[in-house]
Amino acid sequence: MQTSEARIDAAEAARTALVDSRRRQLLNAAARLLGRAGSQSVSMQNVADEAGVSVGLIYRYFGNKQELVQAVIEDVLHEFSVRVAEPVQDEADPVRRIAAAFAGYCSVVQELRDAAVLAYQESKTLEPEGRETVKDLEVESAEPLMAATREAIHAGLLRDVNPRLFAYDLLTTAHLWALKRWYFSRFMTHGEYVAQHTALSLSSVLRPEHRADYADLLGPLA
Amino acid sequence: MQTSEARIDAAEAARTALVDSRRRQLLNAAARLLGRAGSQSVSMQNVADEAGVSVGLIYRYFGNKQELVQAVIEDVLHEFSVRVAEPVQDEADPVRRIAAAFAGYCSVVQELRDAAVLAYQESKTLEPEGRETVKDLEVESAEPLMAATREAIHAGLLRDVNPRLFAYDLLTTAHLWALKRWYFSRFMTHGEYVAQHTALSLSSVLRPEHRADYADLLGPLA
DNA sequence: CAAGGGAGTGAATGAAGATTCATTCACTCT
DNA sequence: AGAGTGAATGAATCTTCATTCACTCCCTTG
Repeated sequence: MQTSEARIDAAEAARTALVDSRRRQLLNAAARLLGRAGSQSVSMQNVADEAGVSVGLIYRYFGNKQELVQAVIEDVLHEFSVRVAEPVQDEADPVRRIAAAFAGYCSVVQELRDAAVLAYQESKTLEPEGRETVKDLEVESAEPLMAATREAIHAGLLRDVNPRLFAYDLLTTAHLWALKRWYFSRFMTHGEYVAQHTALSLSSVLRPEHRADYADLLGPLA
Repeated sequence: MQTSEARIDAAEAARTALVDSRRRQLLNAAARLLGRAGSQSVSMQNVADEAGVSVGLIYRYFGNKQELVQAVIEDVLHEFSVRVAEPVQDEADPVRRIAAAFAGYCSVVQELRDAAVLAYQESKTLEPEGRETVKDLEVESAEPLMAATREAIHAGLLRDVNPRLFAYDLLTTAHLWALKRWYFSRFMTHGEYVAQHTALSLSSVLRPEHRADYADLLGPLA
């Protein structure tokens, strides 16, 4: 037998679960469409159709179109943060941690495709406040990479470069596949793209005396 | 005394000049506005006001809004092609030619500011056909850099990397300042950005035996 | 089983803004 | 000077959505 409080809690939990799954359903539908066309040519009706619900329902979960777009972008950036933290855990060597983080970013990009770079395309359509949030989240998503870079430099494995510069370069290089896939895919696969950029980036900063230790990452540049 | 034909030619030339200057005036006004806000929030009325003409007039020079946006983007890409060809002429050494081309791209970016990367933000709002044109122009603008890279590799100055990859990376690195200025400018000037990226990029591919020859470009990474 | 409440619907509303076009204006040629 | 030409104007038109809300449906509770 349930107490009335337990019943209320259960109902509460069910509602929350429903709300979450609907939000997710709408975010995914919107992300799919926004990956193909700019937010300006994606109507709320389109999103509703894609999600298989009515227009009105969207407004139950998001205040307005702008909020929806903002939520989609934040969702993507959150995915980056989460999905990169994990592979990085396993690596003790900071240089390999850099490579793992980069590979992590790249795999999220590969999976989300065009949605991965919505921030580049839609940021001007956001409210200034929302834009700031997006920037903060992006910087935050570069954090694991930046930490590993600092460490690698401190350990004397890398030359003395600005870790903020180096880490952000790598992050944006991961994005670049989504932005310029139409070009790079003419002559390389995503896997090759990741490998060659790992090699190029490390090659530019690895101290000569440690190159041999990372020959596997450097490939032909070893 | 003029022949009637000469008179007609003169009139023709005057008309052409007028058309050109109006087009330019409108393109500049539109580029200014598009640099600040997405095309979706820039109305034809806004463009007209910014240019100091009436809405109707815009339609005399551009078929519709989309064509105007497309023309602005093509104009920017044309600027890249033109402005980079020149500084590159002067350098005999292919490695220095790479650096000069990169500096050229960067200086166009610095000058055009946000308008430089309109292609990233607006490409999804363009007609598929227009999008193709934009891609072609972008690839074309990387040509000088690609040629110099090929030569440098052929001359044995650089390691054997894919010139298409390397050159496009550099081109997009130039764009990156416009895309992420809000971040990089927290800790470096545009000049430092250019210098450090020149150094990083060359450092990754310069063969060890030639590093000394380019110590000035490599800076602290020499 | 009836009432209550929230989820979901989709037609109606209103605003924004792209595009048109009748009209004015300035200039050139005869 | 008078006619003709094309540039320029901007109010009116026409569409396209974002947003609202009166309504239906279903589930839970008493």
